[in-house]
Amino acid sequence: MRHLTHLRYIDVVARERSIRKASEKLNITSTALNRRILALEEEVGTPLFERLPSGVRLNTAGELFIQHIRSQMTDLSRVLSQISDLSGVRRGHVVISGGPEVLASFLPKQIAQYRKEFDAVQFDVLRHSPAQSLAALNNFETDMAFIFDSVLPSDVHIVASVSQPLHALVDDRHPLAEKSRIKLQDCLAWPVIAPRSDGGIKTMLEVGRLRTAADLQTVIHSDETAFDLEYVRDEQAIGFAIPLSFEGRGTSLSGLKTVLIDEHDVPPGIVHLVQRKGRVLSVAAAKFMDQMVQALNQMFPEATR
Amino acid sequence: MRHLTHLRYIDVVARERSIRKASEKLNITSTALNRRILALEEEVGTPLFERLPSGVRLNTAGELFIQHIRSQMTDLSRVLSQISDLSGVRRGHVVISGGPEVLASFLPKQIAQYRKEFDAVQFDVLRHSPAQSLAALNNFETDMAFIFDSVLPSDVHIVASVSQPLHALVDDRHPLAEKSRIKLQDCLAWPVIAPRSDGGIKTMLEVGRLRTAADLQTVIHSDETAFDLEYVRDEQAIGFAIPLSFEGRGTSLSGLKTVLIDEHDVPPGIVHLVQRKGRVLSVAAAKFMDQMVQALNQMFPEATR
DNA sequence: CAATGCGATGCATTTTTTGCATCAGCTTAT
DNA sequence: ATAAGCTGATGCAAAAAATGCATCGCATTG
Repeated sequence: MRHLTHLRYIDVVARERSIRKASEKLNITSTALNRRILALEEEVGTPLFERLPSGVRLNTAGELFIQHIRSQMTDLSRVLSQISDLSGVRRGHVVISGGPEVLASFLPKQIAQYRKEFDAVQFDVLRHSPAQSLAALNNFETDMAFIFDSVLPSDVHIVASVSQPLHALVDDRHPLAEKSRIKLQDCLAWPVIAPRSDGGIKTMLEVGRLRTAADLQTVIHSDETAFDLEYVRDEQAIGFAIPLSFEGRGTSLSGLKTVLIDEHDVPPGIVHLVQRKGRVLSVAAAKFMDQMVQALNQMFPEATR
Repeated sequence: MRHLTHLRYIDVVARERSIRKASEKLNITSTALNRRILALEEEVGTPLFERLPSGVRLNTAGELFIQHIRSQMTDLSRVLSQISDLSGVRRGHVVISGGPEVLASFLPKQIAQYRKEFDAVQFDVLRHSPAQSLAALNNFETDMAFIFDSVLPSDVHIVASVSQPLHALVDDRHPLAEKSRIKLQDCLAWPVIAPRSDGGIKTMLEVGRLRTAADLQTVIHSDETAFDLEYVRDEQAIGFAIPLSFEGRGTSLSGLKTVLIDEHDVPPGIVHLVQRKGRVLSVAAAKFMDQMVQALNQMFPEATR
């Protein structure tokens, strides 16, 4: 789409904060790109970028304008997706961002299921912190995001929320594996693997520590779910997970067991599925969201909303 | 705005339903315009127009696309208006549509008042029937509309509503001029001027006729407020009006008088000020709307909402 | 059956965009 | 202090794209 290309130029310049860098990314010369920008500023009647010795930066007018550009671009792709949909095949591109909690199990399963029916739809999966996810929503970089235990600004729309009690993840032969519910203190005797980045499960553990004065022996900080899964088998360590990360997994969890941790020790976290308020999603994205909401309701009927 | 121009081309073709007609309007050859459209369809990947022997017509994909185009165009002008606003001067373009009822008195007064403060803002005033106004809102041809006594579809947002009791408009020396409230039957003895087009006051009179069996002697059908004002002076005829059309008028009404018609005979009509649902107005339009809503509340404190 | 009006297309011309080389300004490392 | 390295801006020639003219094919209309 030629028309889209022009808009993209500006967008990339804004993101790269440099005309030359952007021009490389776009495979054109900086001259051409520079003049595009000068011409655009001419048309708008006011500069959109501040010129710094190290590059360019959006000024206030530019911020307003870029917001419009981005909204236009995603809007256009939505319309194109609707048009493709007229001919029967569901095409489109869906971008989802979320933390490791949803990326390990829930999302791949959901996407696979969706693509069984509509294989012309492409997916982009981004691993983001809650703050990154919110920024991506605002920049139109993502269609929807999973956000774990975070205060949400008013410009996002919560599509679904599920309550997620903390579970310990242990080897089958681990002493704790036989119980159906344990206290956080029960974990003190073994080494634990805790998340490295803030938020989500790490925050939950923090709350638990404050409540129960249980100082866990954290021997490993890791955000890699795959690593955690292996490690709890090797050493008799304890990992932590929420239902979204393990519910519905088959063989990839064989030899492991999840044990509910008393909710008085660690209150359940809440995972929100959100989109940008006021934004109309493409047909593909909207349908996929529907599917996920339905799946969430089915998996966690007791969950909030 | 160059970029806007390209979009406008498609828009005009869609409106004119003919490439050649559109090309005249745009001062380019039909060749150029035709190829623009072919190129666009190429990019989108599907035809947007049906080719008929008499011209072109949007197909379903085209309808979707044109909706996007129009929304983009108005959105862009809103952003540009916001950007102008950054530098202090309020620029912009406000488009309002409404029936004769609001065009005679209320709107000119309001616009004049607004422009006293912001003289860089331009106004377009369209005289439209309710149906036309709704279509114009949907096509992004107008920012806001006054709609008199009409069932409103769900895709418009009602910003304000005022209740408008019917009044008779008579010469000072007319026998009815002394009363402060009359029955509809009191009008039977004189010739009346009724609106020509459906809706609004005409509907109110129709309701009155059904309620009271008062068959008015309609000698003139006219939609021209200026004409009505003159005519009731010349012959001792009765015209009809609602407060929005005469409230606040000074000398232009001298020699005339308005007399309330019993609300049991003719229930008051309702005038809505509406905009397209979900649309963000330009700074200028939004501020002007604010001013009007305030004025309406002040003029008709008892009015609905 | 001719006349009219429509959109599509080949070709020459004009206009716009692009790339190269280079400049001026600022920061950073030597 | 000075040179090197980065930034965006600009004059000029080449490449690319858009435009206008003449014309075609097709369908409707009188």
